[in-house]
Amino acid sequence: MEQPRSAVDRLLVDESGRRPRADARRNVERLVAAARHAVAEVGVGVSAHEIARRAGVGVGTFYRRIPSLEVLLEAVLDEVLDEIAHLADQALDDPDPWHGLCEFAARYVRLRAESCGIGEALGGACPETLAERLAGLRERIGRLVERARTAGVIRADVTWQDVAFLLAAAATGDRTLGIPADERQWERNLRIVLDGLRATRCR
Amino acid sequence: MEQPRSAVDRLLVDESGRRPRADARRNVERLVAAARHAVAEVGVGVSAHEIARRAGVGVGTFYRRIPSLEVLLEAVLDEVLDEIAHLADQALDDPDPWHGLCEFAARYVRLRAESCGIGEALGGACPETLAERLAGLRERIGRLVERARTAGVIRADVTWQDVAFLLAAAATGDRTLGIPADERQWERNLRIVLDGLRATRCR
DNA sequence: CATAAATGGACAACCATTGTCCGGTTAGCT
DNA sequence: AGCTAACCGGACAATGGTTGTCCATTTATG
Repeated sequence: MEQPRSAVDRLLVDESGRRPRADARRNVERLVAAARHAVAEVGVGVSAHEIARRAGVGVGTFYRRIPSLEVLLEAVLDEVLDEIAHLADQALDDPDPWHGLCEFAARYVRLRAESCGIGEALGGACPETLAERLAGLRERIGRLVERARTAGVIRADVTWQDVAFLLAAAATGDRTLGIPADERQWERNLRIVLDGLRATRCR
Repeated sequence: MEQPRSAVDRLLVDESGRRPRADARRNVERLVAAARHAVAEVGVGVSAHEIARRAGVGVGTFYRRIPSLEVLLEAVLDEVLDEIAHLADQALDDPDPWHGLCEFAARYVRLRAESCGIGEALGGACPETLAERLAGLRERIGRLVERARTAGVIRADVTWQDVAFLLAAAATGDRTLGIPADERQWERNLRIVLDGLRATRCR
């Protein structure tokens, strides 16, 4: 009588609560994985057919166990948000507030930069389903920033919202003014941003 | 025997080089203005019907003197790029390299932030037509940064590409993680970024 | 006031999308 | 092994939003 843990798991039981056949489950897993990669690369505008193609199944299979494209995409984003929240938790466990913040920033920005479609999704208007996950993540970022401020390692005039926007910003843009970004541009951006955030060491 | 100055002006003469009737010219001007606002608000994905609607004319009028939607959008972007290049020129005229850079940064980021669709367009793959304008703008930014570095007012390890990306970044994101950005978030972002770019004053 | 030019919006043509259906295949139980 | 319910793939219908055309009506201008 175990409850499904995640939005993705929820796709693996049918309406009567029975477990589907093995091949069906396998295909759902493939579809979820394909959706995640597709969202990362193409963005949330990806089509159901494209996801099915990447998963190596037909659209019929897609719609057999997945209520709609929207549900699948939300499940994927839900999973990603959960992962990011986990990164924040790890950062909060770091005894050094500045180091923790930097670690989180690097992982978060990297995730967003490497799967730009996910960044795009988190930037746009998110569906209601994700409200709770988003709130949890915001709250964690708030704590990370507050902790750093209390320790006096970041500028006092910076809010957690500023940090959220700056990190999202550092991850954006795989090109600008016609020039393609280096694969590690996000690292260079982040270095500058973190330097700007840090409390001036000498006064 | 005057040559048309800009891509927009070029829309005002017909194939035989004659000047169209006054009402026709007025409508083209309205369409261009509407297109600019529409691109700023909606993005480059805006439809011809939407632009016509905003201009207060029918689609027939749209297509009478405008070869295609694409041409109009490119003309608008061409105009915007020209304006930005002009801002850069003003900044280069500033005797103080740091102040010039900051002035340009503020105007550029503001322009991109307030018309986010234009930022989106400049971030995506730009049409070949704009290559020259883009190159000119890049070159100017390069000079701005080089001048600042020579004067020792910005970090030595920062390239003009870094600056281009960081400014684009500061302007992005009217929301993230479900929170809508304040109208002036770009100012807060830019402050941090410029602080990060500035050469450390104390050693 | 004559007439060539311009207008606007219904319309056709097109394309990409989501989601359904069904003849053929297969997993998994007995 | 064999049976059957479950599953599979992809052709297909339905939809919606797009660009661009056409023509009966209106309007600018010599």
